[in-house]
Amino acid sequence: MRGPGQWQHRLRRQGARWTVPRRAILELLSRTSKHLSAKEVYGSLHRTNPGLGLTTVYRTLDLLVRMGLLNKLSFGSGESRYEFRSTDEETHHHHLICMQCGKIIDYTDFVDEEQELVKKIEDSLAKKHGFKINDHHIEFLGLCPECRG
Amino acid sequence: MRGPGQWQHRLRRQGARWTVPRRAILELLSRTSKHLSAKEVYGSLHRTNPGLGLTTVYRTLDLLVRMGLLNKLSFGSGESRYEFRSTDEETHHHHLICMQCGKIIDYTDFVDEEQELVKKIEDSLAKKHGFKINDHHIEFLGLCPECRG
DNA sequence: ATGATAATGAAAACCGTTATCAATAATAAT
DNA sequence: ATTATTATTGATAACGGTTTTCATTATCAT
Repeated sequence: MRGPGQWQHRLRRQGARWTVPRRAILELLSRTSKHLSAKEVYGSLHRTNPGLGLTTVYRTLDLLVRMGLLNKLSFGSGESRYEFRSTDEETHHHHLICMQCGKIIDYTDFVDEEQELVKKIEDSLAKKHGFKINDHHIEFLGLCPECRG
Repeated sequence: MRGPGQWQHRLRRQGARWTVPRRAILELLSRTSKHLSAKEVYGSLHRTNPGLGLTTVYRTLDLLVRMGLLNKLSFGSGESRYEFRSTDEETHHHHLICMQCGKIIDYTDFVDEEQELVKKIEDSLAKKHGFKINDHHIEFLGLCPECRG
């Protein structure tokens, strides 16, 4: 059910216009399971949208994150990466990252136990430090089969 | 027992020299519980070490991370931050971060249960994806009391 | 002490990202 | 439909954190 119609409504509801670059970027990211950088998004869309500028890609990615349609990921490599943000709970996942080549794998192992523990920690931290906690990230770092040599 | 002597040995063992900037940076970071950026390290040491250059700070931080004496942290704010890496298990912790002002709080809540779950996930991921897993990060994101308003 | 060479500091280069601004396109009003 | 309003766009320049370059200096083995 997710698709252009839904996205358009979401944008309009928040006072943003439904434009060609926004649609193109959403369609690209919703179709791939990869975690793309701004440059990669720009590169991927350059064929089909020759006029598109890199500045617009940055602005659009930023907007779509604020609108809740994308997640922005920053592993320590300098550049930010973006992934489509699905609405259903089913897709809750975290990341396994190769420290050498930067490969990213989405995983969902033990999500139920994770949610349970996360809930406990969140409550504890919220009470102890007065935070309103909105999200959490978990990442495992290691060497992928190719990079272990 | 941790201290200059230990650090010096560690560096020498890996073929690095024991220099004034390296000692100064290690002492600074081992004495603070803060997570400092390169610029902040530079700023903190400028009084006592007027000759120290920012380039050296960057290089030294990088070296000490490779030597296993510091942890490099990258939350999404563009700059990297560094924390002293203690040897004992006691200090295993993760981070609670304010999305608005960037405040960082080290927490150790439910570490035992976390370690247990982490172990299970690591084994599962290692087997499934052929990774050699070395580390993991967990972070909770939210708004601190000041920023919730 | 001395020589070999790793480490340093200043400046310039680099790279991802953001600000500027005139031109354009999307929406609201007519 | 047409026009007016205003958000969005794209090119360029600017920005901030980090890295590279290279001549000088400091550390360490001899």
